[in-house]
Amino acid sequence: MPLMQRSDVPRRTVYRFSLYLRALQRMEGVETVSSRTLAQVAGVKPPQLRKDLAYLKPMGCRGRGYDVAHLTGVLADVLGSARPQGVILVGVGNLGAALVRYQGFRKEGFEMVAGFDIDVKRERRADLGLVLYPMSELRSFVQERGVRMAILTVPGAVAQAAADELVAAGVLAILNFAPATLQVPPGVVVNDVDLAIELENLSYFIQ
Amino acid sequence: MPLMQRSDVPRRTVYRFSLYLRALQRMEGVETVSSRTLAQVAGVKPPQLRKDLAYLKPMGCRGRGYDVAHLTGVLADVLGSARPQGVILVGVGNLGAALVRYQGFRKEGFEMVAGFDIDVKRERRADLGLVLYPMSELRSFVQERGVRMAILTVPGAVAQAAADELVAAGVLAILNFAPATLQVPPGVVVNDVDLAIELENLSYFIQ
DNA sequence: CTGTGTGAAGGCTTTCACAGCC
DNA sequence: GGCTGTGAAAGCCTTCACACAG
Repeated sequence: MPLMQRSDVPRRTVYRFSLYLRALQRMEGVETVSSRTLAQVAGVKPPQLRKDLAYLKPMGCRGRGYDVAHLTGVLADVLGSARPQGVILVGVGNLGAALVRYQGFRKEGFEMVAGFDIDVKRERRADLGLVLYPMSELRSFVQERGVRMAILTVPGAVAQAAADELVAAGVLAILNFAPATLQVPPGVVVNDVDLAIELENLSYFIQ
Repeated sequence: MPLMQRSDVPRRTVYRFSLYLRALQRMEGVETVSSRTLAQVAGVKPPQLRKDLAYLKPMGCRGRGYDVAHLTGVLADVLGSARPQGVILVGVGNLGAALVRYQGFRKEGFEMVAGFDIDVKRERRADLGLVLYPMSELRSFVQERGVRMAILTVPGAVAQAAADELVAAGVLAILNFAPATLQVPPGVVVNDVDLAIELENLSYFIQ
């Protein structure tokens, strides 16, 4: 099979690539892994995993399985998390500050490089260990540092305006925590995260 | 993986029910809304919305649209967020504490009623405004208070053990932030949230 | 014999067009 | 005229069985 174009990989498969990468990272000291084992660790079925990995190129060794180190490298490369990537935070309120303190994605190659807010002088944000700037400096910062990803944690009412500024500055990807449906031009990607929806979804299934 | 379906409503449709509910809540002072308008606010296409809402019962008025107040009530009722629901937090580390401070789902009907951790005496957690208990008291608390939902924010290495305790105590739904694939018996639902995966997913699409 | 790669089948969602009601 | 409800079609994704390589 010839090298597949980026858009030919199904959306759900791309999502599972991350699951596989996490599963591989949990395997210390293993050189080779079978589709059965890796699928179980990742929480999918073996045929699904084989079909997913087949999108990359012939990756496995029939009769033996997949080379852990090699597969880890290929997945990180495809996903774009092979090299560290800078992310900015827009909206340093409750949730934003919480995410800064959390920093749970640093080990996956993403680092918060700056925070932006209308009100930079909130005293209680002084201990965050993150440089804060006013929104007016967003554009120059993004352009000088080549930032391509942003986490949006502003109130819903100003989310679209903030997104517009991000897009104008050149940001290509937005992880949106605001309760709003963002309109962005083609070429810009938005992922929505809403913890209330996740809880609500759970509550439906336990009634 | 345990398949858990409460009715014949498609899984993705249930998820979008929450989107519609949020969209409706953003509409103040409107009595009636058309599928076109509501779909745009929610970020879906009109036929999709109509098909989704048709699962509930004949809800709309042909020629006029949907009654906002009525639809809001029906959706909240179906989703199980009509009445407040208590949620416990297991693992009061960095991310757990961040979620407590955030409390962004309180207005959606979910309230954190207690936190559990191996190490209850972390001094820096004193200002959380949430009662903390040791894990040993989890079972009795859950049973006495009739808690049915939990947010799991423990290290990946102990996530399965914590999930087992939750299941044994009678918890039916787990919002899992731990980097682990949880095994739970049928009748228990798990939703996984991984911010690193969301970022990684974005980074794929902007390469 | 072990275990991957893959076409084909099946299931689930989305989209569309239009009938039917206000 | 406006707008919902819905079967039929299309698209997408998952599952399976088996060919084939080591």
